[in-house]
Amino acid sequence: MLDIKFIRENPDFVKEALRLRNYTIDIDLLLALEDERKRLQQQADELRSQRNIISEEIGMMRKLQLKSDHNIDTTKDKTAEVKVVSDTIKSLEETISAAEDKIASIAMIIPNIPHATVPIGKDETANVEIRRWSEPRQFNFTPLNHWDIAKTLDIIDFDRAAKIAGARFALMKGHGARLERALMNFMLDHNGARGYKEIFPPILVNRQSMTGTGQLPKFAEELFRTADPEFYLVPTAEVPVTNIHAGEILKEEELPIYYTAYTPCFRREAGSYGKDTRGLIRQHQFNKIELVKFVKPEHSYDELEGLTADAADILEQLGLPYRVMLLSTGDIGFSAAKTYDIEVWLPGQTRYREISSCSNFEDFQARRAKIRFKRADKKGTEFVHTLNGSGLAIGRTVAAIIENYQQKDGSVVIPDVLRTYMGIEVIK
RNA sequence: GGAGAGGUGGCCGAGCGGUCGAAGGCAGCCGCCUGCUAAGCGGUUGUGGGGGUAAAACCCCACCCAGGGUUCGAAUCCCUGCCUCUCCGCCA
Repeated sequence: MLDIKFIRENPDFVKEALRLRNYTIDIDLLLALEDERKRLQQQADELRSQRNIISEEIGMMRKLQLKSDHNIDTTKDKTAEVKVVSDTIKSLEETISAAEDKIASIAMIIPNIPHATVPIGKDETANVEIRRWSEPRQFNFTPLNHWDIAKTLDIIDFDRAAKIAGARFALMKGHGARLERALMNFMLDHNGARGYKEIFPPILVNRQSMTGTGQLPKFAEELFRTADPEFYLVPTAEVPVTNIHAGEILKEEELPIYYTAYTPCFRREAGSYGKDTRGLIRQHQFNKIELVKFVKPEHSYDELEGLTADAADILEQLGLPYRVMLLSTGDIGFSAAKTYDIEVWLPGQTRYREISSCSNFEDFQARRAKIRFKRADKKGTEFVHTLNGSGLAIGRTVAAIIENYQQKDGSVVIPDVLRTYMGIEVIK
């Protein structure tokens, strides 16, 4: 959520930012509603002040009456007078509440404002490549897709997964299951060594948490939800982990806070019919290790570089070629101010595919989730800046390892750093 | 699932429906005092919104889990929800 004061003071700037992000939202309407709300609020406050004064008087009069012997009620006039005031307040409150709902319904679907360094463009074609690491391997045979290799090795069974659950699910078997688990442990250990505290959060969360990080109300169609009682299945650990500090006022010296968490992630993938229908790339359920940071505003962009480097280092440890893309205004996520995607090379598709997305949300999520901190030498509170990134998506990493480490005989060599976790050197 | 108890400020803990934003204690901060000791004395310490100011001071409103209700007036009464605790049952 944006600061309504900021919108009021910089309406043209906000409108331009929305245009660059391909959003059409009536900012003038929002501001008009907000002005109206404020005006009504002032009226209500004034009336409440009156009511408080008169009610106090009534209290005093009652007290005096009790002390004297008269049992004539002298408060009748006052009571009648304040009753009118009270009724007016009540009807004003209803109007205000309606206005607030209307304002929230607009404010909650306004995306974050892109950082000045974000390239301008209408979609992903405007993304900018920042750097590459390593060269794609040269094969002396035609590299296969991971699903074909995995089928032959009998380590992933998509057919039976479809029987059990449906399309976009995977059944990992034997060394496949083992590889999945090895990667989870390797990544958590890696992140832990870099100062991220390990978290294992709830995977079903409430509506408030989903709203705090920005999935709701705008992206409900992407989420799985339970009926009774109502819970949402997390689409990323970002949701429960960022909400760890929702509603809190942190001490300055507690910052920065780094967390890493493994969770399964659940996504409807509505609207992506026909896209990545085969293989591990796009699943309704997948495992992911997430990195989350809570930092002071003045450090958040340095922290974004560090976060991205931490995620990228995992790929370097695994020996997987990647490139870092800076997302353009047209491609950046709803809550993010700046995002780097890390894309891993997939020989089976002869292209780079997103394996991590690292974002600085500035105070956008913090304002929604009310995550604040207090500086030791200053009055009042400020919103923290939140960041997160995948470190990494496990399923896509499995796909990348299978495709990059495939041998002519159909076997898959295990990267060095995973061998102690796997207990073997080759899947064959 | 059944039966109870409870949710108050950084923490502990009071609070007959009427100066209660909330006693008291602890912790913290600022002074003072004291030649010693985690001693004593005084003051001070929440969040949000609005007004005000050069900035303060200051003023108003709201907040005692959340949302409704009763009332001239609610931390205090009623309802609903959420959460915590105890006992019984069930259970990975």
